[in-house]
Amino acid sequence: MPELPEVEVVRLGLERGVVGRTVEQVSVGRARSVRRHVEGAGDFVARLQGRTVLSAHRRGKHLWLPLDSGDALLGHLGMSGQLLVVPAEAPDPKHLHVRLRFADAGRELRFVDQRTFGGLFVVAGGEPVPPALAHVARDPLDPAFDDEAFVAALRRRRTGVKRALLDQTLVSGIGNIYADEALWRSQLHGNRPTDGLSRPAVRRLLLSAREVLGEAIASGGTSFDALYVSTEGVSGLFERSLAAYGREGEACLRCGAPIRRESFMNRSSFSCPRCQPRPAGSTKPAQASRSSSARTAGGSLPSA
DNA sequence: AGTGACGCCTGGGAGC
DNA sequence: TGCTCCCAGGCGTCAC
Repeated sequence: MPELPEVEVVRLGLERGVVGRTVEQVSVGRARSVRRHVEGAGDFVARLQGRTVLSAHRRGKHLWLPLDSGDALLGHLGMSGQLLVVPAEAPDPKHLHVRLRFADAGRELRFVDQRTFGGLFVVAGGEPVPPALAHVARDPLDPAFDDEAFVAALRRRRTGVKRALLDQTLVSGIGNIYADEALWRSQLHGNRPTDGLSRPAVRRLLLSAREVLGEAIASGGTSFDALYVSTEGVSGLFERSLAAYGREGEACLRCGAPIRRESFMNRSSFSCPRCQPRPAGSTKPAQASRSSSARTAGGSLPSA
């Protein structure tokens, strides 16, 4: 699943692959992939054709490419979206939904998305941030991220710390995988109430999140299957560095206790029962309904 | 305003 | 073998 590190790897690929080039032809094979472009697919195409890509930006899990028209091509990969920069003669994959060809007749940009939770749309204004992304908080790797404001805002919340980490209006870029990894590193259970955390504890959590995100970017992101790849189609290697996510029953890398899996918001949470004790008063959540790996198809982690 | 539940999607594995 | 069910999960929307 693309979270901040995977999206950043894609952004770097777009910077290399499409910035400075002029769009010549756009085709939309599946209207759902541009559904957030409210004026429709025809307008989406019209606002891209003939435009030059100025730069490639990211906030959290959102990407945008400012254009010389003042608009920006905005994209979100959702759960399975891919932006590929490939030779035009490469065969079309099954879930190819949008194609951009450029005036230089070089590699084309393709939006491929199996589950179609992601999408592309054109919005007005790309600098410094499109208004359409105003609701998305800065991410922990943004130089302008305000640590103390985050610490205060998180402690004002009255919810569990994992929910808060996943709230893109509080801090962006963190999804289920990196939330579990950051919580493991800072030895916090995701059910810990945010208003009961000390300032130092929240600062440690933020530091852990920053560390794990940075390390994942350096590894090219986390790929469990073919659903996340770079613009060149390459898988990331961070999966082998995960300490909690997907490691149910395996030994905690810190204390050796078997990692547990719990059901959380209709998905899975992984944590160490010894290093990350459930908060007092927190009722034991229902166990995840299946004891097998939470991995989707094609998972390749050793199971023991 | 803050919080949480729900629906949208598809492919593949488990189980029958 | 073939069918059905379940599951992964980001985020927009809506209800409370």
